[in-house]
Amino acid sequence: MSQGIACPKFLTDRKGGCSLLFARHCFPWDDEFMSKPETPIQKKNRSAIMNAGLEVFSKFGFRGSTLDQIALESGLSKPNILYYFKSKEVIYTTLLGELLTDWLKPVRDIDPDGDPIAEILGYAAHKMEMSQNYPRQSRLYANEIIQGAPRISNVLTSELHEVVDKFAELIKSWSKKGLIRDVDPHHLIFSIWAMTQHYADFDFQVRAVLGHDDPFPKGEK
Amino acid sequence: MSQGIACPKFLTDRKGGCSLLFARHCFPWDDEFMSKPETPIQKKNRSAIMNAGLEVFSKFGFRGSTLDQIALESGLSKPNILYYFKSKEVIYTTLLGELLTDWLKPVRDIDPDGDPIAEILGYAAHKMEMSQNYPRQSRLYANEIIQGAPRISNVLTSELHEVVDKFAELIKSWSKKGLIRDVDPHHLIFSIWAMTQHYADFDFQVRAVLGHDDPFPKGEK
DNA sequence: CCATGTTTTGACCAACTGGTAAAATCACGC
DNA sequence: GCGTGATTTTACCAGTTGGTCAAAACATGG
Repeated sequence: MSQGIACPKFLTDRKGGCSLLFARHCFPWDDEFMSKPETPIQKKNRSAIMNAGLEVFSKFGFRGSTLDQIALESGLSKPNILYYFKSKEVIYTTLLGELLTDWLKPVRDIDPDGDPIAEILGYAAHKMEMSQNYPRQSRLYANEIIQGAPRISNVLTSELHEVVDKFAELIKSWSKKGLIRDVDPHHLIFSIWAMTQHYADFDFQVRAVLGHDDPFPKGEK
Repeated sequence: MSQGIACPKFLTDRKGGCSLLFARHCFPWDDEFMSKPETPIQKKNRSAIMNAGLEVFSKFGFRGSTLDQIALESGLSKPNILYYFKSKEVIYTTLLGELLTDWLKPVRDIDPDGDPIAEILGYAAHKMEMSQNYPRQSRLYANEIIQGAPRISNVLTSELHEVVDKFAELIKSWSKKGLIRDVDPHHLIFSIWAMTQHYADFDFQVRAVLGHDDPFPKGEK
């Protein structure tokens, strides 16, 4: 974020983010290391591309999306887009990388010494808020998983697995202490994910069935 | 199913199925009405195409899938596929049509005079079974909804809406009679959908996180 | 207002896309 | 084993796709 464009946070910030090594911004002059600070124009166009890419990829997935759609959506020409990101793939994986960072953080942030109910509900509420405010990210993620997570399976089996296992252990210890009801921790987590994802991914169906807007309910347990 | 290939069940069987008027099988000689019975070869190839189409579309969505992929998967040549279905679109909408029929049936089958808990749990269990046994259908559906349900929005806002409303009314009447706890019926339904979809659509993530197979839990409430 | 580096464009390409037409092959009742 | 209709293949097409390249346009500090 502050050390030049060639190395976005999730690449360098191994501890707090996630290691999607193949996902990186790139510039013609990106020769491995040295890099100049981002100009206002770069900042503007990059973020326009990211936004357009999110819009398109979240709907049609990687294969179903085209650079032309992204170009149209972002208001830039196709070659111009490829000036900022060296390929369609890089746009996609960059988006996925940022997403995973945001995805993992709230799980990591759970306080083992906090009040169990508050922590779990807090996490659920946070997740629900995210899918409410950033439904496109949620759909992008859903698309990637549905097709077998070809680009992030390593992250799922390593970092996500690890982080979830830690959370699950914590839940187990809480219920062993009698602080919460005895449930399968993994399936509790899945049910939180399922609900939050549902209202974002199936937004269209939810609205169609309800017949009116603002479908988001309150979080409960 | 028995009255010739030009009119699959969900087209003629308006009451039990769903009216996806644009989704129909087609043959070169399909002139509106008269049609010959299906030969064994037709049956075999059609179902091979349906199966391959499901495999491919459920992963990549409509836009992201190609006839070549379906050809490869089905073991037929591309022109041969187009001999049985007149376009990529028809393959897709035929799949969606069959899907919706199966989707709506169990909701319609709920017995207003049955035991509330048994009916609701039965429905949930049935849905869970379906997504366990036919995860690809579930993913196909998810893909369609995620991109805004362009081909089935009419079904969602008419038949699905209607059928769900009826179910919701029923739940409300049950809880008014004190037979079940008082909950928002729509969100109860959504939570059933969310859970069942999740284990099918996010199968890959579930397995990655659990690190072993058979992720399906028992249904509860 | 000029020089240098940055940004944008237009022309282009090879591979892939959905789809067609006609010829070739096949299956099967007679 | 032959003829007819069913099935499959071969060759092809026009439009789209991700991506390249060099030239043009722009910005901006001196």
